[in-house]
Amino acid sequence: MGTSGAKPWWRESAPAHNQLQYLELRDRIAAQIQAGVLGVGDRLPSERQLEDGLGSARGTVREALFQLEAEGLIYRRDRSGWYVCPAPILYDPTRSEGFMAYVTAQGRRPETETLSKRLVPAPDAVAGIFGVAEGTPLYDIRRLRSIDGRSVLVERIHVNPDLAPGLIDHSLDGSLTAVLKNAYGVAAARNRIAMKPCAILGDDAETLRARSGSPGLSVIRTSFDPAGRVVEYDQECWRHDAVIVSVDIRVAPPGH
Amino acid sequence: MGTSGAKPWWRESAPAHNQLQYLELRDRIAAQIQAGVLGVGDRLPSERQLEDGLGSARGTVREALFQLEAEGLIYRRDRSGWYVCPAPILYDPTRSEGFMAYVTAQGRRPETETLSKRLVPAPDAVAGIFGVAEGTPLYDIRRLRSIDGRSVLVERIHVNPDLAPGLIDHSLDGSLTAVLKNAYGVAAARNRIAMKPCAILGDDAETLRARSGSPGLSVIRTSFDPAGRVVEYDQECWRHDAVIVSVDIRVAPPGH
DNA sequence: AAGGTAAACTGGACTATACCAGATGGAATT
DNA sequence: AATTCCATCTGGTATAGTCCAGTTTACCTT
Repeated sequence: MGTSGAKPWWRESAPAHNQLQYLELRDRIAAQIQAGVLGVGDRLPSERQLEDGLGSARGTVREALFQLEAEGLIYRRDRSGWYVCPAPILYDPTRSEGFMAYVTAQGRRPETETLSKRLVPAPDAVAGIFGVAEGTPLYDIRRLRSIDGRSVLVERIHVNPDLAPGLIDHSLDGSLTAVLKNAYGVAAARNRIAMKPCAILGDDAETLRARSGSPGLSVIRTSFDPAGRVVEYDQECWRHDAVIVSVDIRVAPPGH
Repeated sequence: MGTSGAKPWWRESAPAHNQLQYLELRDRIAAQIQAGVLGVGDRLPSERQLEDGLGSARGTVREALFQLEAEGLIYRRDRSGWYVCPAPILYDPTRSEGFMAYVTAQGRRPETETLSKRLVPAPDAVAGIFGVAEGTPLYDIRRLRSIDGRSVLVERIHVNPDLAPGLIDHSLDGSLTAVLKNAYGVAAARNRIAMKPCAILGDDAETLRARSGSPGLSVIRTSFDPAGRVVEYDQECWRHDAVIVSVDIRVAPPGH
């Protein structure tokens, strides 16, 4: 298997297993990733190289790439190229351990950037969650989180200032849950978590440097203190290929 | 506003708010859905109608439709048209309540079709989960589940026959968890749930009548009995627009 | 060695076709 | 009334371009 002089894999002809061209291309590229010919973080040949190497139109090549993107095998960097995805991070939203901790524990390099922290009048939808009147002041924190230099998550957190006055003056680049606990003695007794596949849109897409409409995962975490008050309302928007949400639950014995 | 004689909405001109045509179209269609002009289950004008109604090429119109599909606002029925999505179902995988029950409770009409139920030698990956040798016989059940006549979920369930001998002979069109409990006295004491956005591929795509590569949500539920043995290993593949996963968790008090 | 600049490269957006196969609906048939 | 059949409609796939705006790179200047 000489690498020098020989045709690169994407110029070799191969037997077809699919009747559809874009599925055929998809499987060929996937096979190269599986075989390790393309490693994590590697850039794929450009669309135009694949185009004439494989003899399909560019639109067809792109269709194949979109499939691989949907599968979470590759991602794009705008006007730079297509790259092989790193493995997803395991995330357990029920644990109080913060992003920095669990990403590090999985041998990856986490980063957090606080985009904004403000006191804002509660918008209608959020006011209902906290059980306060619309317009009541709430802390609004927006953070961008990255893994190994790749932006994977934007989140917007609302906190009731009554439970954590002056929260905004702390550094929020670490674990917010830790700040709430250590500086205010506030901790969650109950978490409600809602997850839904979503499209990354508008501002979120821009901050994640993703295309509008990219597939994402919305994770909304509402934590309650022992008295049932909402401590934290956290709306997370993840790149779809970056995360596996995993929770472990003891089942309540029947008929309590 | 009169419906007869007047131009339909998709032929009216409108001020542009986006520099990109497909985002503009997307927002215009989304607005019609939001406003109720297009109701749940309604079919959109065909791509070719939108094409010349809005003065864009078909490819651009399709790009807008893909965006709306990614957002979960519309879905396609192959070679039939684009339709407005119904609201997603709330699914709490930690509850033992079955699909039929929680779908009905939300005022929708559930259906289950058992596609196959067999005894198969455990494939490598699954054997590891059950802690048995590769090739050990396991029950393998495949089911298709629908809501209001739309296929939304395919699942593959593996069960250890030692814990539920003859399981295959029961009707499995209802709640499997209920059968395990009532006929065998087997119930979960612990659930582990992993979720990841995925692409719907191959067989799954065919049974869901979805295009290969459609966005989906993979939900894998492993339930353990009080002794820690694996009772049920359930791999679910949902249409991305059909479900919101919601779990509610009491946080363990610290330090014990 | 450092910085700046211009050319080359890359994906993003858009147009305009063509042909296909499954879905649909109405007409003709039984 | 039920069935069969066919024309039409619909989205799915594929081709072949164009132009654009960021990214990257290689070269030139300092």
